[in-house]
Amino acid sequence: MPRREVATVGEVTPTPTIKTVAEAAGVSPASVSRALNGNPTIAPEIVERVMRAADAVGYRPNGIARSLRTRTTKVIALLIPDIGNPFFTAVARGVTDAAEAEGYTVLLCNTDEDPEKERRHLAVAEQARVAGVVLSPQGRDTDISRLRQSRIPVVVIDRPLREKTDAIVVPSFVGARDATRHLIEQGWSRPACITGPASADTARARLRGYRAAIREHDGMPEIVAHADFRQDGAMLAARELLARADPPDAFFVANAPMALGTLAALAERGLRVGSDVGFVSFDDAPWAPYMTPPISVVAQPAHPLGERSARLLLESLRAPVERRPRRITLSPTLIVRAISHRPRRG
Amino acid sequence: MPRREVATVGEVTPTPTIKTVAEAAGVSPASVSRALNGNPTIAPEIVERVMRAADAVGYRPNGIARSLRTRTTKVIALLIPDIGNPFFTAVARGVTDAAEAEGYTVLLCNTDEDPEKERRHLAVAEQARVAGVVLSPQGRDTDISRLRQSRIPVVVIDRPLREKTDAIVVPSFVGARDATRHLIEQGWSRPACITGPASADTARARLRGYRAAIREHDGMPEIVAHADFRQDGAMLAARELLARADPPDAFFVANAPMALGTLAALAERGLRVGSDVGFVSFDDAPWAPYMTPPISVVAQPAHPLGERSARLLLESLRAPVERRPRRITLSPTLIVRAISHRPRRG
DNA sequence: TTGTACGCGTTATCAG
DNA sequence: CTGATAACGCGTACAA
Repeated sequence: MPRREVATVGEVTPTPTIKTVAEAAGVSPASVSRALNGNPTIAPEIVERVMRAADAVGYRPNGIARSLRTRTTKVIALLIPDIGNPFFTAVARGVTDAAEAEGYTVLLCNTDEDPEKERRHLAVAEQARVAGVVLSPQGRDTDISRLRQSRIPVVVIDRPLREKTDAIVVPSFVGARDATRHLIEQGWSRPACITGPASADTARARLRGYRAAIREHDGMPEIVAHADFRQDGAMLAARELLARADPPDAFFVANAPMALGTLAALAERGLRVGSDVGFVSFDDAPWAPYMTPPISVVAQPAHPLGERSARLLLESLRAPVERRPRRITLSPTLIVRAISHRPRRG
Repeated sequence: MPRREVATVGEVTPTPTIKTVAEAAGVSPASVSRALNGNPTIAPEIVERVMRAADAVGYRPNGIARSLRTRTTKVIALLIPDIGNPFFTAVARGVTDAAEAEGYTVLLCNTDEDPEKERRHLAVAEQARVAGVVLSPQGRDTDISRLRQSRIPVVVIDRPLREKTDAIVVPSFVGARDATRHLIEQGWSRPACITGPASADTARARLRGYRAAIREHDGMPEIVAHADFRQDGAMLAARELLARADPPDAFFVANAPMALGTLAALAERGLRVGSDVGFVSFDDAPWAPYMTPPISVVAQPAHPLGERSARLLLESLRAPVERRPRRITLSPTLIVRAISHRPRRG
């Protein structure tokens, strides 16, 4: 039985390649490649013919093959603890915006403050030969030597690495100290600090900032709880603090999800924020201004941070030689809203 | 001048390939490949030697080359309107969780309800030869025929497509109707609806649900505004509604960012939610329970939706033949919190 | 200006 | 069980 000449129903049509187009246009694959890539050394008439043919056969360039050949990728990896944290959501949005503006796409990886997950994601990024990595590292000693070896540029954000790298950071210490000072100025006498896991640099820095402010006042107690940077963990921590013999009368909370958890614990006890207790948190979540009363925060420029980190990364891609690491510092802003003011009482 | 035999400082070390490992281990590239991929038809002793050599030379498999050869990728694309919308943040988290559990990574794309951006992202996904796409389409007529041609499976979420595809949806109509009914039951007599752009299916469905509830009551006016599913747009819309001669006395808002915008507009006017006006919104944002008073919402199971969509996608990857499209429906839940209750007055 | 031929790093096939 | 060898689809020196 002779081979059928026509495609049978259900038979797979091979996806068109540059070769398919070449045949359809009656030119060589090389010319197709040139036409498609806007190579100047090619007759406009051929370009036209190739375009038409490509369209006709429904050709799509194979990015994989191109990447293999050119040894480049239009992908950058973004490693953050948790996309659910509004700070990192905004960062991610900034990164994708800047990346897309340059024709790159973003591989999203949640590390969950887990060194093992982080390691795995870094390995994946390396094997995928991503053009670069924007990394919010789990700790100061995250190992990025493999990336270096593979000459994949890295921009570290939010938390610095012990190693010297491109980095964009927001000084947490200052923000935390100012926030705590603000609480004290408002008349609260027992501010507590709910911070993140000690492994996280930002958690430690925010704690140090809190401590610095407390120590400016003789006899003022340090009331500290470490949670996991997440809502539920902070709720438990806040509960525990509130159950103590002499509970805090104000809270400085180290990020937005934990702020919600703390607010939940306060609500359980029937404590009204702003009148019964003072409150400031890190990160200006979208909802912060709309709480009643609006809550005061230390705002980080999250979206710009994401944008700039992506741009810095793409710059370093274009850099012909190894530059020395750039460290950029963006400032946090204390935004005072109604909540942290202590009402005068009789 | 003879070629230097040793590497000069600053000279680039070529990244080790399977061939490098082969030489170091004294075997053929084929054996290295077999050893690395756990191919059973290879002597354990060779495996050992290869592993050692790979480690010694610092070998990392080149995913690009592998993908070219195997014609597969461990990447899925996620196209959503906006990662900043907490609903999609949760979806994204669900998708990444499920994907990573199977060794896949996620390409994140924001479409911003923009058909052109969506088209571009779909093209990128196709060229990247992603294993599959999870898509929250901009409209009912988003063209995914190219994906089909390339045999890239698609799971549509949140909003159905006119075309028959795998889909996971949450019936917006029912949720919206129930929410509006609830407002009316609570005694509000002029509930307004602030919904999204008419291009979005969910926006229209939520509006229809609102209308259905309103029409159950003779003489009750339909008060409708279309915004852009974003905070600022909703604020403007709400302002406009409130400035009317006979303003609404309650709001059904079609998503979480717009809920914040609406709350802002209410705050401007000094209107207290829960006592002066009624309020229900779509999507149970993390902050919803912690507003004072806590606001009622129509909750969508966002994280599970993301998880299941990714799993459905990966299943269809494994399916040997074309299955007929599966349509999964997850139910929304009206969560009644303090805010929507109308206080009795004198 | 165009075409031919090679190689990017893998894996799969096919002999041995 | 192992090793040559041929693709995968593309870009680009090199030759014509």
